[in-house]
Amino acid sequence: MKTNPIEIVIIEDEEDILELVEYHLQKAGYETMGFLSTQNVEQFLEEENPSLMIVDRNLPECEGSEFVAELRRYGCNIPVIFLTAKDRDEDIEEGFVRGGDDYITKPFKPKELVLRVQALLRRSGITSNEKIKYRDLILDIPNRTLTIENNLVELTNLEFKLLHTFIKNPNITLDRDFLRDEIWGEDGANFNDKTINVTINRLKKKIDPTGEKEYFIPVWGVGYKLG
Amino acid sequence: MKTNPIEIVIIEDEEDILELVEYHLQKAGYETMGFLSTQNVEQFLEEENPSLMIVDRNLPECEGSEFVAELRRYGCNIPVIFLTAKDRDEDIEEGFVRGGDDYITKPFKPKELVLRVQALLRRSGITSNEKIKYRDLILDIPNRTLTIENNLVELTNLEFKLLHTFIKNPNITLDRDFLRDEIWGEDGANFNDKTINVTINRLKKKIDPTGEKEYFIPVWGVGYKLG
DNA sequence: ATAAGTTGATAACAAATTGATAACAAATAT
DNA sequence: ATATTTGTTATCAATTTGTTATCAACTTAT
Repeated sequence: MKTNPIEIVIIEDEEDILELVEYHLQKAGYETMGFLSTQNVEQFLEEENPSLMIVDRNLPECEGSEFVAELRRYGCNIPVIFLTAKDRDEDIEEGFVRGGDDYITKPFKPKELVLRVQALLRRSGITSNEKIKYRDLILDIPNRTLTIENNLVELTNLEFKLLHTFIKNPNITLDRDFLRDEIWGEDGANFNDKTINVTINRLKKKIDPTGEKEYFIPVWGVGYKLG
Repeated sequence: MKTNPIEIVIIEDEEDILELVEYHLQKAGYETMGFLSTQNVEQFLEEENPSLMIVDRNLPECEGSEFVAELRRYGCNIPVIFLTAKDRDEDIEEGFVRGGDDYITKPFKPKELVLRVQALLRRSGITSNEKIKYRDLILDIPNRTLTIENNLVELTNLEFKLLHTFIKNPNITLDRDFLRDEIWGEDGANFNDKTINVTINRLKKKIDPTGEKEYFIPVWGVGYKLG
């Protein structure tokens, strides 16, 4: 089973530094997503829900701390570390006031950056990414939402549980007994076989109305597999 | 505005510095408790439950970071900021590895210390002297008031707790079990499911009488989410 | 290859579950 | 004691889930 690494966004307009930061964070086991400006970041946050952001302040178009302040205003609570050359007392104050959780001045020690990232993640109660992806499906567990190509797809509780089970076991055939135990519980005294078919079908229709993507592959006489 | 202040423990063997730190934190509205060594601190933690600790490392008898590591081993999760002259890379690493949340080296700027204290408290969910905003809701924690577009909205105690819980977890589906534990307490032997519905509904009506803003989104069979 | 039997897909319907809301009762605070 | 807050219950509405019937697809035996 593939584990979902923690994803960190870095906004930094100097490419050398961006690469340096990404290198060290990746070495520490994190997944990174770099941006050279604040452009497109907002959209990315909505889609991916990363766990932490490292933000430079001297950015083209939009100043980094103002960007963060704006996010905070809209209820975005992602942990933020400023990584910037702005090292005057007033700058640092501004960074914290505008919603930063930590403030590192350049030049910086990569190791300390990683340590501070770890400490902040720990304190924020983030242990692993809360999103599970499979092909173009993004399942957000705490949100209980499914996103397909930027579209929110409403799922019922049963459908969510079912899809979750399949995405946790991709490419593995789940037989009907397993599904019954896992989704419906062990009390299957009188359990209609066709219930599974119907539920899978309803789910199929919701996530792939045209049926062209063939997420669920029936395995005759056994069950289904997510392919 | 009477609110029980946040209490901060400072462990620092140089009396001058201890006084300086206490002075600035008190000026920022915190209650402080200073110690010249780690002695008696453990007992104090159990009795008083302070919100944060500022710890020097070069202390008589017991080294500061070892003391924190020991606390962590026993499950103590209090936010810790190290404030120390030990500024080598290995020292800083040790500080974080042993459970510190932040690391400030001497000489330090008092203002930055206060900012870092505030940031860490905020991230730790200790909000007592903060305002939390979400969309057009402004929740004033110490005053226990809610303002919507400059209008004061009266909330009962229960409603305030409920809204506070949701605003702390925006966009996250809070299930009924969680809400019951969080708001009503663990003694849910006989707890009427519908109590949550009714309370949410009363809150909805107060903060959005016309229902057009759709703050609370029901998640079928699970709970609610603030959206 | 074809027929019979089995299994899956699908639609329509029925049942069960869950949420909203109002009215009332109990508890708590002032 | 009175007002306010909070919990309970009943009713209704919405949604979800299960059942059944019918048809299509697949497997296997002849």
